[in-house]
Amino acid sequence: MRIATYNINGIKARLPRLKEWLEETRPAVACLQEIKTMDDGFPADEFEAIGYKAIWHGQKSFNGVAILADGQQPVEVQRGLGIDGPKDGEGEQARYLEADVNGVRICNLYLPNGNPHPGPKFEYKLDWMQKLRERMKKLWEEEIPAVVLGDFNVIPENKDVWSVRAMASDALMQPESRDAYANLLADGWTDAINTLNPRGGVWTYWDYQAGAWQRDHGFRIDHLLLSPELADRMIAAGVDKEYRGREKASDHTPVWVELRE
DNA sequence: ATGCCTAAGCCCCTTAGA
Repeated sequence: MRIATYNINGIKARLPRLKEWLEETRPAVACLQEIKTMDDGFPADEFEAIGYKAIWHGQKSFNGVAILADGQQPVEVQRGLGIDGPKDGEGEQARYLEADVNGVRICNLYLPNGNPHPGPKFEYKLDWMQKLRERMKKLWEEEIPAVVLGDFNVIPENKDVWSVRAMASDALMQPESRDAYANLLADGWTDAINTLNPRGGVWTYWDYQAGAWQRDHGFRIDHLLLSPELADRMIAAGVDKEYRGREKASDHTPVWVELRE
């Protein structure tokens, strides 16, 4: 079964591209981030028409996550991690959605970017990562076969970015962000792409600006973390890179892992 | 040091992204 993650940067603007990708690659599960719509604006009918059932957690203008499954209804387990936004009284942002599909726990996340660094948004990112770690420890204790996937907004190591120098001051690769990510792996989770590409050089994001795509100025921030049972079932993992070069593309590409049945 | 692009809201500029 193929499980994929895709930060689509606006579901309304991306709908034709998204449906094309679903029909061409037919993942069993597709986790979306940055749907950028309120719940009632989610085009569930469009996905039903091509055989996908969905659950979603929307928000006005920003953020928003969804889980799509081929031919079956994802069974929702939890939405949110119980953490307020960076501004007082703002409430929780739509960044986390967890569901069961086919005996696999799917934990879809859109981690805060954290820029500018330092500042309250960066602190919010670190707090969020701590909450995530606690959730993942709980899944671990319960021995649930799980994949925690999405846009982590963390460049794990220098081999995961085209230019260390250009990105040095960015929240995506501050030592605190990297340590928090490394802690998740130290807890026993397997980074699917990194495990199969230990030398690095795999990107999942290319900025819209300054010809980043044409120059291959990218980095890796979209990740799939596997619990031990699922890591044992991993057959392959990859990036659907060509979708970044199509018309009206997202600035991210889809990333996926293939698991033995 | 800044803009480079893109999306969405509300309405043609502002906010946010990474």
